Amino acid sequence: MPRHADAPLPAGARAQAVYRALRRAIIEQALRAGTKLPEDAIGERFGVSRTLVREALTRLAIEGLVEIVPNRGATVALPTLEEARDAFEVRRGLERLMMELLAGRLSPEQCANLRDHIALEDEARARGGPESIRLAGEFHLLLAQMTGNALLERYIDEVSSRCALILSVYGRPHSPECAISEHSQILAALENDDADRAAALMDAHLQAVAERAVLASAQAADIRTLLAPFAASEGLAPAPGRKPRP
Amino acid sequence: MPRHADAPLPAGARAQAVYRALRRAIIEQALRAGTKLPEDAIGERFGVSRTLVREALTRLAIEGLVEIVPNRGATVALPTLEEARDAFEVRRGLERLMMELLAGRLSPEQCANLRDHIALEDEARARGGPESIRLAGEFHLLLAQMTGNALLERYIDEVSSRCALILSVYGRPHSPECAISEHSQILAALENDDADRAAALMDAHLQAVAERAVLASAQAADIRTLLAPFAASEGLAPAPGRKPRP
DNA sequence: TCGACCGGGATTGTATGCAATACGCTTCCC
DNA sequence: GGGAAGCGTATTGCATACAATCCCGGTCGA
Repeated sequence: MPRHADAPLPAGARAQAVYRALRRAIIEQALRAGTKLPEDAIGERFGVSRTLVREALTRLAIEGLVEIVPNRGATVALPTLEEARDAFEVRRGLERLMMELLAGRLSPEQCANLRDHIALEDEARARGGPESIRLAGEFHLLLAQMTGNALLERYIDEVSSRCALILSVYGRPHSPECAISEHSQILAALENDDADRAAALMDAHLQAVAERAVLASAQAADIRTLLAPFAASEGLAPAPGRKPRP
Repeated sequence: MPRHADAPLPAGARAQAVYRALRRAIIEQALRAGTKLPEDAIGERFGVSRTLVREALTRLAIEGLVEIVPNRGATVALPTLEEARDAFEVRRGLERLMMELLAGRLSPEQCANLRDHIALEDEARARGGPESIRLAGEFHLLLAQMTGNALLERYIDEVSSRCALILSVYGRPHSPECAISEHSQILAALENDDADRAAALMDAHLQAVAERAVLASAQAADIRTLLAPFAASEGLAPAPGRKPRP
């Protein structure tokens, strides 16, 4: 329920509100990667002082969603390809653990919830709505919550957000990252108490997401590689002085 | 090299210094679980304002090493048994991933480094020095660094710290958490390119650490359980109104 | 004796102020 | 014309000020 505007929020709640707002804005790509995030502009917009904005920004920086350069302020992070690989690698590890914790332990009620969620994804996807991306991510988060492991939930939330940012940078625009059938299959394996199969499916699922999006653009990211054929056709060689990232 | 005291530190460095100092103090149990952490006192001790102390404390709170309750300040976190279980669960998942990334990919140089480190642990352990605990933890961190996955490294660092705090609460005092032979065996499996065996060993290793320390005191943590036999011998029954955690 | 009530002091939450740094523009020299 | 130097503005880093909250005594009344 909406809170009356005059009522003062409890201590610490406003900082959290700013944090959440910025976080959503980044993940939903209202703030695109690389965007500058000036403290006073944000503070003015939200009606809080720079102090609280700074707190929110440092939290986001820890999560890897924003980058803070000393004396130069904060920007929405622009993950490198290496960071992208790292994130998906860790995510696969965490989600495999999640599968093992969940296999055969879901209550019928939980299964129904998951099924409903998949139906929502389905629907959004059919409409081509942009919320399909959000919903696909929430499926994973929903599973994490069902483990009852709060730390795992936090890590999966964090790494999923990071992956969302990565996809917004390297992924094809608006390609729904998760095929529906994959989520359904995973749920089926979980219900069947087949931990290995669930883990394998999830692994393949994430691998597919990562590859569809990130590896597809791996070459494009390095302008030197991109230009190589053109250079070669003109008989041009790279400058010997600079190494391509040792 | 030590920096001259008059030289101003680069921007952001002092906050980080406070953060690191507090972190070490907690992990090395100079600040024991539950200790109050007043902003003023800390700031005075380090020669910085409360602003920077707050920044450090919020970072530590995110990592789970301190607990901040609004309007009541920060204390060194006092993890519950459930949080302890969660932490070890996640840690096992992360370290298994680490084993798979490392198996068969360690350079001879890296192996030598690890062997040296194990020798150090050995030595410290023989002397019964308290640094054996720190060294044992560093072994895991060293492995994480060798994966080249910065995110994994950060997560393992975080969860290891949390486990260290947990052991300081629930573990037997000064029991070296890691048997040396276990580290050696793990390294051997890694060198042998036997990912499955390395993963299994690491799993067993962490399971053993967790069980030796945490599960051993599982009963002791619940005062009701602890008192049950005394109550029964006196013919006393628990109050029916309150449920023991539904 | 016990509980409720109520300052006083200590501690936190947030805003704001000041100094330091970086960026962009103009100007000047080659 | 290109680049280097200088200056003004915008923005950050950090400290401090003020208000709000909480804890801990004591006091009072039942």
